[in-house]
Amino acid sequence: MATLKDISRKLSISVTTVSRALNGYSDVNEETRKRIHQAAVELNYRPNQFARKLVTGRSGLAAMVLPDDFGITTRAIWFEILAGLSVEFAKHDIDFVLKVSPTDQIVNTYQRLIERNAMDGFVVIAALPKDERVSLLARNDVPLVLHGRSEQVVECPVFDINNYELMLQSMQHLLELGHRRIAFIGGPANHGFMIDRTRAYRAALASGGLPFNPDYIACGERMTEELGMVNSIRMCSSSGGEPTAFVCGNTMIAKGIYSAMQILGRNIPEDVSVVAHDDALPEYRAVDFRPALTVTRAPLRDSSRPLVDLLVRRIRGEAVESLTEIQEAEFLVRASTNAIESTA
Amino acid sequence: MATLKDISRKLSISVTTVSRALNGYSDVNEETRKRIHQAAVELNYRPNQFARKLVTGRSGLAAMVLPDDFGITTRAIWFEILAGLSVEFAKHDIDFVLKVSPTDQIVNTYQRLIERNAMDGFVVIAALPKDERVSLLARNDVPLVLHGRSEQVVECPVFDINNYELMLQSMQHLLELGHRRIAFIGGPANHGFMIDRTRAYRAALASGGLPFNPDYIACGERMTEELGMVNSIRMCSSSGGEPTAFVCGNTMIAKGIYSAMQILGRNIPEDVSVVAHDDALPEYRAVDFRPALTVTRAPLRDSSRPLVDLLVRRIRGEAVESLTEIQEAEFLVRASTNAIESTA
DNA sequence: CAAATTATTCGAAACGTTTCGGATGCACAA
DNA sequence: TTGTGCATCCGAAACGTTTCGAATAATTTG
Repeated sequence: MATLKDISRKLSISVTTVSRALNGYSDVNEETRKRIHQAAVELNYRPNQFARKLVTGRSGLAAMVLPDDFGITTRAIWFEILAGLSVEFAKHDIDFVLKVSPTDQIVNTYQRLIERNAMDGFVVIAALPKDERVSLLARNDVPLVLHGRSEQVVECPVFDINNYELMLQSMQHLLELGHRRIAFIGGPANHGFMIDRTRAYRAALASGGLPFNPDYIACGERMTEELGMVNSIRMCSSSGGEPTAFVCGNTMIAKGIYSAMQILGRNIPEDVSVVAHDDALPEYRAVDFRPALTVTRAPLRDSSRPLVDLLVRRIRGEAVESLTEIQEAEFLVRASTNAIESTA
Repeated sequence: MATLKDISRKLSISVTTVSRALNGYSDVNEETRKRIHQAAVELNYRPNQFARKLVTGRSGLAAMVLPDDFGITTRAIWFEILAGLSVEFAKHDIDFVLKVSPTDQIVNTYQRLIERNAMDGFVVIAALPKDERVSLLARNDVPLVLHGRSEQVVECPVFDINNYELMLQSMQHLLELGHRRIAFIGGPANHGFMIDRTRAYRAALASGGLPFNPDYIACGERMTEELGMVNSIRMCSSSGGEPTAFVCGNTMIAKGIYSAMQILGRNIPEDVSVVAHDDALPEYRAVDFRPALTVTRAPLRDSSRPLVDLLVRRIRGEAVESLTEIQEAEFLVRASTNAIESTA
């Protein structure tokens, strides 16, 4: 609870100089700076961030707003992200505040937060192509960082993985193994990452000279085991023939497909190959699948640091053009993919 | 961004009066109060919480500190709690900040937070009997609310479920069904709730005239399926004979026991009865067990409200003696418990 | 009618910072 | 001697609240 004034008094030095010394300005004598620093530790001085906010406008607070209807199986994912953000923000002396809001109130919640003007910035996850949250924040000139690319031309830092490329890799792998009926079970159709992956899926089919069969593609709000199970079973009765390979939006979906194939009496990888994108959730480790799962891998928890870094730089006033980061996924071939048997 | 001064200027009324009108003091004329309120909405006035903190000492911030090594299966639980706290705090115009810290740094993290003096209060979960976090906060006179009873005599509000009683209920139920070899697979031995339950377990045995067999009790840091599986299998080879009933610390453990019994070829409830405590996690719904699980039930998400209420009242300066809340669990008999077969 | 009370309003200080615009002293050059 | 430049320091204002103490006007009381 010591203040600048306390140090000032103790050393008979003006508050101004104490402040400037502690903030590393050059116009204070090396000798006095030393004394001031020493007094600061002796008095256990901690700057009052609220007083500071009053004059600098920066509060040392950043927030994330989440809807309260997150799907059952995605809770753990959110927590993974939250924990990562919290520790990364802490490195920059920023407190991370978590706001949970009814889904239909999300925009209102942002509106109120903006009006209160208490947050230095926001991290926005799972961008939609036209994202109201993003445009609202941008319009009010409050810093944000976006996870997932938004189509709207907006001045904000973006972090994303290369969804187009990773889908291309999976598809190419399967095509090289001779697969010709390849299904894709993904996520919410309107989300940026899903759009990118779908585009890549179709591009890969085209490049392999294969037709696009709408039976072989499935979307769903919740990327769960159930989604994988239900849709893979459905696809196996397609009039175009059973798929010989599945590409999955994540490892949970893959898990569902594994169960489905077991039920249907199909073997992986002899009858059916499976590839998934792997966010590296500890609950669904691709290496622990039997057979071990071939994946494109981009750990979700690795996204916290770039997100926070980008936001902090934006808050500090860096030019936005330089603030885009696209991460490539690893491609890991394991036991769930195989060259197609020539029996069919 | 309108300030008190803006309203003051617009209405030619002093800043003092504007402030007092908006804060509901009685010494301002009803007429002027109306005009001030109206001007406030016209100008879209929002009080600056940082300026306010400077003079009142209250920031509108509350925090929770979590270790970063939460077990795999408990992620979803934490998120459940976090989300609940966030929305409850919001009702009191308090922002909820989440701090994740390396486990061995927890106390340091608290120390730094206390020194910064930015948080109005803390919520502390999973109390240990002698909890360093609690004593640190209490010693520095910063408000906290405790989930789980701490043994230390400390002046802080507490919320807990009646762990002793709920264990007694489960045991009594099993005893009435004729069980005489009853095992207990619980959680971390040093935590308050576990201590209470263990005490009740032994008390119930005693009251039924049964001996305490150390083979029949198991603790574990992580209350996971694995814990249930491994320990129930181990117990079935106890020299004292197989247990005929299991009491589980939560539904995940029960799930593990279900798997174990299937492996061992035992039937629930014919051969073995199972009771669990149910935190009402959406991932492990007791009604969805086959057979449906008999439980003592106390939804974790119901704890957010009392926790926040207690903390807010403590922050407002209410006497601590009145701030203790103990919730009783429901007891729900379903299909996993049965009278013991007289064959054995 | 004076005095006391009440209702209503306000000025100024305080909270703990940052920062603008000097001020002071000194060395050096002209 | 005067002027210039540099290194170092400082006073005061500002950020947006709350609150203490007092002032003023209106009302009641004796």
